[in-house]
Amino acid sequence: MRVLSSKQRHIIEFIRRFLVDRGYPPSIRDMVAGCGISSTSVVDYNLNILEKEGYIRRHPEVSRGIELLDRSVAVQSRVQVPIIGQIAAGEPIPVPTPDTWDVTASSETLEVTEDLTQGRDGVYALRVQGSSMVDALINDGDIILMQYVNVVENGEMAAIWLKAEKEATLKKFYGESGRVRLQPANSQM
Amino acid sequence: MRVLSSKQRHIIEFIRRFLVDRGYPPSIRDMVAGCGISSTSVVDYNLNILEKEGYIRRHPEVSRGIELLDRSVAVQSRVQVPIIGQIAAGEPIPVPTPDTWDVTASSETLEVTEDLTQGRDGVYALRVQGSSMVDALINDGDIILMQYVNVVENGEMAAIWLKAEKEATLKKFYGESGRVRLQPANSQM
DNA sequence: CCCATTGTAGAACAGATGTTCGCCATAAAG
DNA sequence: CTTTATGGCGAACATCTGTTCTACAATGGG
Repeated sequence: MRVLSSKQRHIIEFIRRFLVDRGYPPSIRDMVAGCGISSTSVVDYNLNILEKEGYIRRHPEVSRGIELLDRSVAVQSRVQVPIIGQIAAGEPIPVPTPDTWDVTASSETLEVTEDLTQGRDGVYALRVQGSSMVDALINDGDIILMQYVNVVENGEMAAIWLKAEKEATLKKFYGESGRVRLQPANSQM
Repeated sequence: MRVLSSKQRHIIEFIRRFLVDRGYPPSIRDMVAGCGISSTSVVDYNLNILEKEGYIRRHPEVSRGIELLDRSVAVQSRVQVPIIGQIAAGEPIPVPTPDTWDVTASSETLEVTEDLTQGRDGVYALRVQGSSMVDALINDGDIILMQYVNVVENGEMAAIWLKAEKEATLKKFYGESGRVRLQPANSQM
């Protein structure tokens, strides 16, 4: 990684300032004007270098398609978790499918920092309705994060649908010789 | 200020999400595609309303010249929570003081989105050591968020130092006529 | 001296994008 | 029933804007 030329630093600074005070990125011609450069191709040239060096990300053929990768701050990125429905006593839990799991398609999302999901796939959120969930842990209106899995390992926490009680609760799951033991326990988070 | 139509809320939401994950605002045609609207003029129409209502600012004749004003969706900001120590069976919990609570001074911080702390002061974090905490709820290595308060209200969850057992656990706190009842319960979060 | 490299200029091109305008549908008001 | 307000549609248009191409200059090898 090379040292940036003063022109390149100037451009980065300009983009940052522009972004902060107008809310959208500058066009190449904005940079020409703002940095006292005399040709769009020069800006383009330097932008390519800045991208290669990891300072920005360019989106080709998109007007103002410049993303500032603030490398010092971007360590912790945020993740959008879709809130795909409610979980309530007496009602089936909406089953997450690849469709409803699409972040862009879902109407509501919860934004969390990445260390909560730790890069896992299939993470979604449900809003809790009623206070019939585990003990005092989960209250009405709380939002729980869930991860969709096919197989529940022994000892793992899972949302279980109890046919008899017609309730969904969170329990620890133990498969034991022919039957299943559900030990009351708690949230994944 | 009128109530926004679902279409308008959808647009605002879309802009916010787009902004967060691409770093620049969507074009009108992006919104057409992203919100399932079938004409650019419809988006333009609703954008004008949103601007009049103070949710966004538009910059005429500028590609993607849309600014999201705070009012619309308090852009989820992130908060640094200091991790001031460990909580373990048999050891005293470090008491948070205004000093250790200083974010900049503490060596480690946990970064969370603001909706978790909800603007509260005195929020700090502890790393759990050992698995002697409440039930299966909290495991070794987990990090718990705590809030420093002077008085524990009845029914509130609190970290309690039990002299006899020489352990700290999380319990519900009930002060009853001369004595104290601690009901096993759970996390603040 | 010749050539590759790096940087800069300016202009032309094509595609991206905001704007506008005529037309239609629905519902409430007159 | 007609009028008006609101909301939607689709297409045409004019800019905005990224991309590309040619040309030029300075520099430092080989």
